[in-house]
Amino acid sequence: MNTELTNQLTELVGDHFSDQISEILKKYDITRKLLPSVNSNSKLLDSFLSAKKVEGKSVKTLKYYKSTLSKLLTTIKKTLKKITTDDLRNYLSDFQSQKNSSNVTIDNIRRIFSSFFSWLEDEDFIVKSPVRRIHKVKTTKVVKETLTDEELERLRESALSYRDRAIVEFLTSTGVRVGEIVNLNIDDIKLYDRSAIVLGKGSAEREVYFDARTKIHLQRYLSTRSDKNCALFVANKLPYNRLTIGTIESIIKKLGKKSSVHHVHPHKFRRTLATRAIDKGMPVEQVQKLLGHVRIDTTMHYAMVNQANVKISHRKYIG
DNA sequence: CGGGGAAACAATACGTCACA
DNA sequence: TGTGACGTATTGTTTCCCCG
Repeated sequence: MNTELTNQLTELVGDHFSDQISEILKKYDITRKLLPSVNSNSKLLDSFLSAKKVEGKSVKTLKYYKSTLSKLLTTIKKTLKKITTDDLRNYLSDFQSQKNSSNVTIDNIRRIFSSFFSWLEDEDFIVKSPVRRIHKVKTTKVVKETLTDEELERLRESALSYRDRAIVEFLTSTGVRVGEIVNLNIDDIKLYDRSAIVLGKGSAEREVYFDARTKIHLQRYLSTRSDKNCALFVANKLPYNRLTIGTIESIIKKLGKKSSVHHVHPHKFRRTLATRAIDKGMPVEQVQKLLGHVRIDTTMHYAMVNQANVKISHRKYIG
């Protein structure tokens, strides 16, 4: 501690005073850590983060902000006041080319910068936010893949245990999110009318439906259960805990590997269900209800996947 | 609409523990 | 002592939602 201080002071006044400096310092009991100077970058970052914390942002968001902004500040070795629009532009483009990031990622970072610098501006630490002139990064819409009939069948067959098979069937016919499937309890399933109540995002409940095949596999799985856990899907080892998102993901991934279906993940079942429903002519409003989307245009993304049904509709209604 | 926030999803790595 | 099956942690990416 003392030596670091000595070094810094020596650097300031020149070598020949170093002995004197350390002599003086020895007379004091310096135990405190180095304090950040007022208005230093890290201090401003900290007060930004605590301001956001007071506003009630989630810890995850704050963590994301912190890591993103710290990375910026360590890369651009400048005082915040001196950071220009060009600095940020270069940073973003370097970031993208180095990490081969998508435009969505880059825009996320830009938004975090924007939030930070606007706050600095509002608090009068800087005159004008340099992010103001950087506009939203255009993001290209990529067509998402869905599972084909053959792939689904292969996945089904590769699920050897009753549990895994039931999971595959349930995902296929309900299209629920992973986060929803892990929260399901046995009580939420109504086998007699093949429906289930799931708790979606924003703690909104909705009803989903499954086919007869799924019902049979669920029954088969449940009949083999010997534990008292109320969760629908549990680990098949003691102490039979409720499965987590990560576990379901790895189960699906493993099945995909076994049946050589590439890039399978739980969400893909959801997309597949939605795309098919729309392809088969199910009204988008109903698909929206089924998936639990609040806004219809979220559902519409799926409708765009298959150009073929645009053609069919055209023939049907116009041609 | 677009901006901003939250949360889900993905990738990866690592830890634990039973069991052969 | 290696291995399979879960669990957990972390970081990065993508999706979803709300609101003005």
